[in-house]
Amino acid sequence: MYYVNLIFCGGIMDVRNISQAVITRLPRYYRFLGELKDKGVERISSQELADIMNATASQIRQDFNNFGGFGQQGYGYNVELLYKEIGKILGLDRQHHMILIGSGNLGHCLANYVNFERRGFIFDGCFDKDPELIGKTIRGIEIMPMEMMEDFVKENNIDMAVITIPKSGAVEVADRLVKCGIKAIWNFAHVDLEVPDDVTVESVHLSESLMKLSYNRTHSLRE
Amino acid sequence: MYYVNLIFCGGIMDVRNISQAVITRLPRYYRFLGELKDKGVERISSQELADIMNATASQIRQDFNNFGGFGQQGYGYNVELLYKEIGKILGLDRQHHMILIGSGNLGHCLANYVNFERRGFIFDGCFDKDPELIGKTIRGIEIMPMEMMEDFVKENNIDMAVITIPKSGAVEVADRLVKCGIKAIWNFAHVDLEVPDDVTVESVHLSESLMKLSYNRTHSLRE
DNA sequence: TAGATTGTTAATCGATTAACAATC
DNA sequence: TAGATTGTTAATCGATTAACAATC
Repeated sequence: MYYVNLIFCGGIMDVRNISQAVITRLPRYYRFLGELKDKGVERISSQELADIMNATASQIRQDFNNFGGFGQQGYGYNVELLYKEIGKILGLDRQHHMILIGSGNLGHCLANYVNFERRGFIFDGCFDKDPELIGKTIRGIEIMPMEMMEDFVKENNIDMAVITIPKSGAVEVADRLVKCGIKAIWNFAHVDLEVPDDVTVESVHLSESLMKLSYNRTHSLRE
Repeated sequence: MYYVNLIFCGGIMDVRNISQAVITRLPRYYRFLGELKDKGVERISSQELADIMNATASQIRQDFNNFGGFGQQGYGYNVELLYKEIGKILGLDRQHHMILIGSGNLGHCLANYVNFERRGFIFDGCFDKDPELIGKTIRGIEIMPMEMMEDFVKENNIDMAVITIPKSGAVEVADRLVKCGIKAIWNFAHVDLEVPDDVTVESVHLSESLMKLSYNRTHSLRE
């Protein structure tokens, strides 16, 4: 059928009302389809994909149909086409310009993920408040002092920021980022950031993930 | 009332049938209660906590009552007691002995989180297949070759492992870890690990998190 | 005691699964 | 055409919210 965004908006934007449960599954579909594509698989049915991914065929068809009819009755889905379409839906067909706030261990390791760059996420600058770090480089990019953040964001059309500083400074930095026009924040600080409606935050709370593991380990079936 | 584990098991184990949705929220409760405790707040009602956490009072009471009645009618919840109880539920009242598989950037940065140690997660050893890294140290612990993994796990009563190697090697390593008795795996490789029932896996798929951010940023309300 | 707030049951909402007509 | 498999509607399941009696 048609994309929801065409029906609702006429413009190029806004697939509304998709639940976060569905959105969370999209990158996983993308991963499995990419692997199938690399293996040379041309087509796949929802049932076959369900078997591979440990899901139900029903859920897979429902999920895909949120964004349009990518399949063909009696045939299934074309792997390459579906892979590309989900990539587009995820916004991987465009470039995202990012800065890194906090150039410590974690920031360093994120900036070095070559794969991110390959998917259109480009590190343009990194910042730190530690004078010791200023002038050193990450992936060839000089670490700048925090005071330069606002100007750099505006001059370089940055739209995403990665926060890897401790929670104590994160709220203030997020406010500053929002004020200078950042639209997406990947937050690794252990705090919930509050931002306006048009700004997106995705938080990775590592310690909460570890505690969840601890819970499940502690209450596992056998000992 | 009573703990579910007492009702069902008689033993010290196994609060069964708690949904992962609830478990995912527990560390967040733990965080907010810890902050309240540090501020010297003694008691709090479900409604007050809901306001702070952006949740509903109903959900909070339902969640807590999965594990027993920690509150008191007309009074609310004692912050310190609740904090401690949730810590226990999460398994933070005991020590977990961990090893790190993959001593690169990410492994390095995880091992350096002092906070984990404070919560009972103890790094006992780290491993890498890169001969260049063997003998170097992380937090004073010597990096060992992969071949020593099994013996080390058995000799040191290790029950958790953190996998920070690329996906290509992760499946094989996970199998080896399961075979030598590891019961919990914190997985940062971009692959779904399959393990027996009595082993828990918690995966952190950073690239999927970034794609989710990308989706929400791409389809945000305004431009 | 009266007021406050829990613990818990009932109602609602949303997400997942099942079923099947449409159609390639 | 017959068989396969989608797109989509209907049924089920589970999680969240509302309501209220119990009780501190």
